[in-house]
Amino acid sequence: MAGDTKERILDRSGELFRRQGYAGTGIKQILAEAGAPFGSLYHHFPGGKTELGAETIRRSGALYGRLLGEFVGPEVELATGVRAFFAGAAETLRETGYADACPIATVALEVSSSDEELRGACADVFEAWIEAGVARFAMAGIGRDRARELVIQMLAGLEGAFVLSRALRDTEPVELAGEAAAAAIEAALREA
Amino acid sequence: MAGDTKERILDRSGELFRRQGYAGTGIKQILAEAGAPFGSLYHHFPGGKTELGAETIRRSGALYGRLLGEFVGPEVELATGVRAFFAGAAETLRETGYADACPIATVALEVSSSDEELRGACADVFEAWIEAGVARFAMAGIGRDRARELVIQMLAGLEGAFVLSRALRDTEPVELAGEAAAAAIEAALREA
DNA sequence: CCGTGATTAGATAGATCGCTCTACTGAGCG
DNA sequence: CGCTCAGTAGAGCGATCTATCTAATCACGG
Repeated sequence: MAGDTKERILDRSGELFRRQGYAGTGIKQILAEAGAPFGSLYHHFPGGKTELGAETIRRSGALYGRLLGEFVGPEVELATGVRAFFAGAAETLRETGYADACPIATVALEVSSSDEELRGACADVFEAWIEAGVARFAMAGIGRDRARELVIQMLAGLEGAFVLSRALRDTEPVELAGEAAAAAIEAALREA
Repeated sequence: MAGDTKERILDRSGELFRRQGYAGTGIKQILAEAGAPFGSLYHHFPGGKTELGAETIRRSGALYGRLLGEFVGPEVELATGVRAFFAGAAETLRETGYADACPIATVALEVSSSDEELRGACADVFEAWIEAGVARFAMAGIGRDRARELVIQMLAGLEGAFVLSRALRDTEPVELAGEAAAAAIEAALREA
């Protein structure tokens, strides 16, 4: 029962930020949905909304990175895992009415030119994803330099496909981006 | 001197929305930067902020589509034009302190789950870009079905690379996404 | 010169924003 | 029991938000 309130607040802020963005989500809305009083927020996050935002970004980012890692684990063939991950992302989009895509992209675009602390948090998350991806790709036999290129291209394809799919209400972009990423991986493996 | 104020408002809202997002940009800030009084906005946009947002999206989207068209005109070899466009996007990012990327992506992510009218405006813009791209790719000799896949993959790569590049303060993602798009086009042309 | 509609100008309303403040509750411990 | 303090609870502050309102100003035809 101790850290329960903080957890609930972070759960709600994570979902609301990814759907409506940072500026578009009010503290009161987060607290109302979390069933938490106003005072609790400033007890757990003395830094206010910015601190809540930064912690939400890091937490959601780590969670999503772990999800990606489960799909693309060492026991799965790399391109197969990537295809499965993109297919799963497309399914999640459909199931949630095109609401749940990348947990930090919306905030990342919003704050990249206006809040240096939050931008840094997003950058840390992206760098962690890239680093984990490079390690996995290298394990499959791709040289680290080429692996880094492929991972960044894959993540860019994923993030951009989310933008298109959410706006167009169509999973086609996510599916096509997944196919492009998987095909590029297979080509790199053939060369290696 | 007639439509001057309206133009100035749209110019400022276009720049501010792309940098800070829709919810993160106040009407007062737009008007202050445009040097326009409060009343003028509701004269030119009776629908208020939503109408301004929708018109800004369509206008900025059309403008950016035209820019893309200039780089990838019929007189330029397709993959070369695509490479030039991505290189130009990377240069713009650097010059503007990683502020000016896609004019509508930030808003698109923000409103896709909260404002149906603005989401529709974003969808219209993306569809127009795709349609124009398909026409150009088909002209280069790529079948329409394959062309559509390639265009969506290219746009997804562009949009996602903007997310990464802005957060990471590094143009590498944009450059890599451009190379991936150009390489895919060259491969498709070899097969055609 | 006046009259008219378009546009500019800005005060102000009403709601909501992030945040601070004080008061209360309850678990752990001597 | 009584003390302590982390955490809960919410009233309320000043600022800011979008939007409405009336008045001033402009160009221009008669």
